[in-house]
Amino acid sequence: MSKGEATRQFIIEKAAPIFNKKGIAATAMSDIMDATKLAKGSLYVHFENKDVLAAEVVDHNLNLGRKKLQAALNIAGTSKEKLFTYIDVVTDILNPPVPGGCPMINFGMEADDTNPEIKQKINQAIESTQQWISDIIKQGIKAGEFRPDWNHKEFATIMFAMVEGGIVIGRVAGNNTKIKAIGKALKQMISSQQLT
Amino acid sequence: MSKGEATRQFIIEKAAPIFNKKGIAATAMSDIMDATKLAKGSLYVHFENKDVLAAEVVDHNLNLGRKKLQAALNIAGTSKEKLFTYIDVVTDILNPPVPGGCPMINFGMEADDTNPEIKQKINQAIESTQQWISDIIKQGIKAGEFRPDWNHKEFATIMFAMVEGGIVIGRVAGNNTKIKAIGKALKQMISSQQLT
DNA sequence: TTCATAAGTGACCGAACGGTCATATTTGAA
DNA sequence: TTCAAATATGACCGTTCGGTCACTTATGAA
Repeated sequence: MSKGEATRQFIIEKAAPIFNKKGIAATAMSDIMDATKLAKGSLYVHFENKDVLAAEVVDHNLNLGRKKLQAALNIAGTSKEKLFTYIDVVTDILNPPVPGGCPMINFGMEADDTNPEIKQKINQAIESTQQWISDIIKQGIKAGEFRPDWNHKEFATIMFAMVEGGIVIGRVAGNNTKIKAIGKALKQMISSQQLT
Repeated sequence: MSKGEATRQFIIEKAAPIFNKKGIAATAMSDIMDATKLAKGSLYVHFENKDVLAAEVVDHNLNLGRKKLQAALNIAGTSKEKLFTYIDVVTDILNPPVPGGCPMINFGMEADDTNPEIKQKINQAIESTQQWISDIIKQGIKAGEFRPDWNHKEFATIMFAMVEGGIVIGRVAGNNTKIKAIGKALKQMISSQQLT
């Protein structure tokens, strides 16, 4: 990795929690200057403008979420264990993948009326997450782990909505009480689809 | 209502969809000037600064949501009908109470890391909504409409999380496909708690 | 009708915004 | 070691930001 590539990556990493917490519009390039200790001109050597940096940060934050999940999934064996791991990881809002919490909600809610490019990025992430859940269940059904008549596509949507809604509740409340209850309920729903 | 009070209310109403769509930080007083056709000085006659206006707008938008629900609830009789009405109203994301969608998610996700006053306002709205759902179910249990052992507090949290999570999905996708499925699933969960 | 008060105006303020560029420094292939 | 290209700097630019204020106009109680 060249010096330039390293600096570029360094800027993204330092900018990531700032954009995630303050939002894109409310984050100033001066915030990134402070965080990186770089001069303004240097930032513009690596990013042609703020929107390009923001887009890269969104991708980076989404990747941090994916990586955190992937790391936890290494231990999981069965489909049930994978789903439980997903629940444990995403409901652990006191240890988010990026400071500021789930980037899908943060950037999605900022972008839905103001930023079509970011909105589309987040939409893809949301859809692929649901697809991933659905696929895990499908594998579990094929493996004889779950009831074959389980509507896995619908449940994937419900599960995703429940945890994301729970994140909203938890972040605004400043605690994880409610989302832990949501996680527990979700696990019961999953267990009820288990074959003996 | 004096002229001043009328103007103050007028400003809040014109500002409401702007703050809801763009967010507080990204909304400029010049946006409000454009929307109201008032001079800047006039805005500051009625609001000492932008934060005061924003706080009033948040209250106003939360009230619009409550009013929309209340209006729809007039037809509802049983507890089940009330819950179904709630579901129909909040999942109708193509006709939100304020342009920009649910103010609880919009302002909640902006404020959680940046604006403690707004965060607290939203937290109260979220908690009272869950309390309202819980109370409706409790009434239904007392009336012999629902199973007495239904965990109504837990279900209120789950129901709220599901619809809010569904709103995130729907707004970012730009359609109501998924949230309609969520509403349908919620209605089935409710119906399954009905006594014959 | 009077007139003190309330409401509305828009030029103006300093600060912060995103972005540029001439210049200086560093890098690493040849 | 050389030196062109890559990287870093910070003063500077025009614009927009939230907010102020001297002033004009409108209101409505007496």
